[in-house]
Amino acid sequence: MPELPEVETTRRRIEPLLLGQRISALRHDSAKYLATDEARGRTIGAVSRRGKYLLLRLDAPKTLPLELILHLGMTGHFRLEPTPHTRLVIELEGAPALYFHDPRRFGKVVVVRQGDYALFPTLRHMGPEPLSDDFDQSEFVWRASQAGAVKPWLLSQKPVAGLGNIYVDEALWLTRLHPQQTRLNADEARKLHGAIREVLSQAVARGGSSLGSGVGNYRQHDGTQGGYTAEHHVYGKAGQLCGRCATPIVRTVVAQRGTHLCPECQVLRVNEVQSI
DNA sequence: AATTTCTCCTGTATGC
DNA sequence: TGCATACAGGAGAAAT
Repeated sequence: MPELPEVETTRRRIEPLLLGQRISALRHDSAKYLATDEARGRTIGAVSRRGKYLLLRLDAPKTLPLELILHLGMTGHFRLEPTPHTRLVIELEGAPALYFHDPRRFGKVVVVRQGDYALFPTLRHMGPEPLSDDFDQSEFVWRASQAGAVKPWLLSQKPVAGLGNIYVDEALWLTRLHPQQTRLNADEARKLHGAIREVLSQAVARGGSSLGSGVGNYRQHDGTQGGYTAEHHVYGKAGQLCGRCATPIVRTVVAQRGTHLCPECQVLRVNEVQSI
């Protein structure tokens, strides 16, 4: 599932194909892809990322920039050739077209005025980028002390941007926190802050994770797969032994998501009851 | 208001 | 062998 490391890897790989190119057309087959006609004739001035969203700045002389917002969803990735699951074609005047392939159709593409995220509440309320200086430890510690169950809290994108099911499970294992732990103490939150940065930076360095061989398999336009899958400690490891204590890893469901944890290392701590 | 549940979508795996 | 069903999950809406 494309999370921050996969989206960042995609951004880096498609940037040289798109930057400075002029769009001749955005062809698509879905009513979900809004205002794409407005991109015609514009030049791609920046290829950036916010959380799990790709953002292309679309420039034109004497007008304010537009922005193409693209979310890879569950199965979206780019190809250099059309497929039966091509949902969007980015046609360029002076370069080969890029094909957005998305079998499960969870991806989204919208062209908006730059910074107008009214259609994307998750983007509008998104927390700091985890690998930037904006990810302030003391603020994270404070917010974590007030939060409900830590896994759904992290998945909301509000405390920090870009985490999904894989990297939440990995960061919680590293921190020895149970996914349903509430109201983290300062020590737990500081460790989690560090673990999030550690897991995501390592995953970016290895080009993200690629799971399975089926429809959800994530790859780059040139077929490159992520190398971080081999570094997973819990995700997809049910029944295998914990790397720290050799207890078998367990798969459960938390917040409607498959959740992987070590039942020995990650024990739910009962919060102290405030006396009246 | 915050948290939980439901929905979208389709290829693959499982079960009878 | 073949058909039916369950499953994967990010994000937004709906429900509680």
